[in-house]
Amino acid sequence: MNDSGSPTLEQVAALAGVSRATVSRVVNGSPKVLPHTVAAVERAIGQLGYVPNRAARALVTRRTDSVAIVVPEPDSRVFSDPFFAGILRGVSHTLAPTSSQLVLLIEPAEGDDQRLLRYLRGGHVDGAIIVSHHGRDNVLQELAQLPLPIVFSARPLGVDVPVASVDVDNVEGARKAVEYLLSIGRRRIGTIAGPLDMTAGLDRLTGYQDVAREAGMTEAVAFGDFTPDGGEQAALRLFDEFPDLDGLFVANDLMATTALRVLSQRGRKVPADVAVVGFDDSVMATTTTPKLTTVRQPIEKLGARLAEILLAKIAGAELTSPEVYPTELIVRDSA
Amino acid sequence: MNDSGSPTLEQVAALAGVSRATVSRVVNGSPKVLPHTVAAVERAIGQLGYVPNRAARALVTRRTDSVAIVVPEPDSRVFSDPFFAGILRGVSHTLAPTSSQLVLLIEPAEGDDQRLLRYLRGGHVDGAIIVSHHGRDNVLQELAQLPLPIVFSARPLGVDVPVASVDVDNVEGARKAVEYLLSIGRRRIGTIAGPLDMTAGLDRLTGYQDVAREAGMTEAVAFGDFTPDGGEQAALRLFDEFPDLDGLFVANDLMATTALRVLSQRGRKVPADVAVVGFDDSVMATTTTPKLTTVRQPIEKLGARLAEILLAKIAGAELTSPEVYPTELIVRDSA
DNA sequence: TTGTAGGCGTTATCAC
DNA sequence: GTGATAACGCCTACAA
Repeated sequence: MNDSGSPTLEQVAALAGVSRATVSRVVNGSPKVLPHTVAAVERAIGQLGYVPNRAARALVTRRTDSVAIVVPEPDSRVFSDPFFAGILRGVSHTLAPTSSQLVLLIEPAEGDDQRLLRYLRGGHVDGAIIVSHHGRDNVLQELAQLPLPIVFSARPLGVDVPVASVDVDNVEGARKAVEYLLSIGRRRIGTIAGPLDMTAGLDRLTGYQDVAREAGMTEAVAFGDFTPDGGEQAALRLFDEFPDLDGLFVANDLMATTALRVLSQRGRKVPADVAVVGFDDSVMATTTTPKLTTVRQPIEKLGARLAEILLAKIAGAELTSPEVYPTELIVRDSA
Repeated sequence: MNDSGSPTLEQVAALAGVSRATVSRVVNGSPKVLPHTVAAVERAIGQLGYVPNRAARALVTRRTDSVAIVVPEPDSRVFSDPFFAGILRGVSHTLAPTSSQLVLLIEPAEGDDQRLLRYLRGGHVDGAIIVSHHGRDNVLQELAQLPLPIVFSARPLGVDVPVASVDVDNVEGARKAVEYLLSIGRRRIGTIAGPLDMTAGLDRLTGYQDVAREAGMTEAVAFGDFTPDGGEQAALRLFDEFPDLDGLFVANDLMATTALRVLSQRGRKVPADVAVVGFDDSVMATTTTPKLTTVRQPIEKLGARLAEILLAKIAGAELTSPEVYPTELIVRDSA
């Protein structure tokens, strides 16, 4: 034991009667060590409760064995978002069998970008996963150009260099929702869209518009901000302007819940008068009355892929293209 | 520049025309350096874009400047829980101005406790915040006894050594809810409780029972698992057994949402026939119809305190007692 | 197959 | 106030 408590390679070596180098080889699984020696060393390691000192190792290998998951926006909503939770789960699950640790990096306050960038540039992590919702031009662009393996969750808006990213096909998901509404006989379908500075907002609106155009349907759009309140306001405006809608596609479940309430307050039955489809398949989808028909994304899988891609890039792979996964329509009672 | 890109102390020293030691002093804000020297060094640092190498520093200081937030259960629900998100937010906000980084540690699979313990024992972090929901006897106890500054979010069940913890007063919160129901004239009040291996479940039930006893009211309890489905089942059972309840306290909002639906299906008006109070004040509380009256906890503040206490312990403070914060009743439409 | 020795970038303890 | 210099614990040629 040294002063601070943890045994060192040196002590293991002494106990096992070999050199530091040999212990190091055993620890790192080098194939060219005699079984007999390995056993002796492992016994010593067990006896001493030896754990390699990460700092010392990082100093010489220049690998930190840790990756960052970066949330480059102070917006506290990101956190409460079940999407973020799912990504985290997928990422951490994939990283678990690895020796890599997950470091959480959050922009503490608006405009404190430099802190993040400095950290990432400082060689404190081997790579980073960026989970950003808004198209924050500068930061995202700078992140994308960092001399560090990087992968984005969701194609970053306003970044003009090729980057690795994994995302769900939001356009296709929205299409599915609207086409389903069409298939059950709805003809005047409106949408509550999300902010256009978020890929989710932008792409889901695009999907709606594509189908509307193909079906020769007039567009009926109101914008919300993905929050319940925003959804309520948007629903109010939408139905004021287009009172005769018989179908509604809402860009996320959170807004859909309050849209449902607006409808019920106006005496319009769901799904009889207006069929409603949400997006996300969050917990809330099953707590509303009626239960929400919605578009599900394979969130955890996205998280897993994010981690896999990052690991591959760290290992030297050249990956700089988007990867897109399909969604699935979950039919419940609202449509 | 060395091979790997980052400039070192040595290079800064050379450029500034001073010794490594002096640069180190400047970097660490030592007071005894001439202003003139400081300026020269800082200029050099700026020019080179020098960033201290964390590994090298950690190796000699034996401080890692990072703290872990550990979730010692594979249960994926922990993550989706808005409570966890809030804690994370509070912690990271408090840590931001510090040089400390946040490392996320999750038990990847049931029974893989040793991995966590080994990591924490390995001196990879300066301290740890434990966010555990279930009373997982062994692990929690072992965590509590680690030779490392530790603080628990929520008093850990089944740990028999004194530990630092911060929590909300769940008993008092439940009392407030039930007393409020009493105050608006309800006399037959039931509760949907959470699992008893979670402090939140246990304490909230205790609060209900205390008030029931004091008011001479018969207890009417059904147990759920804090999920929407569990809440639905519990509500079904509860109202089958006690059809005449006129008040209901549900141990969390998630279960309250489905309880609301059960009530509506049975034709019982809320709040006219049955007044309902939830717990958490989650997003869902405002998306239900009617909006949920609920008990709010200062989650973000809890997270902040968690970080503050940990930082203090790392700095040497001896803190091994629980800290408890009050809740607030948010009256909306359901009661 | 195993040991020797040098160095990774910092901080800390001395002198000066 | 500043500069040598010795650790810190580990990996990795290179030599044996």
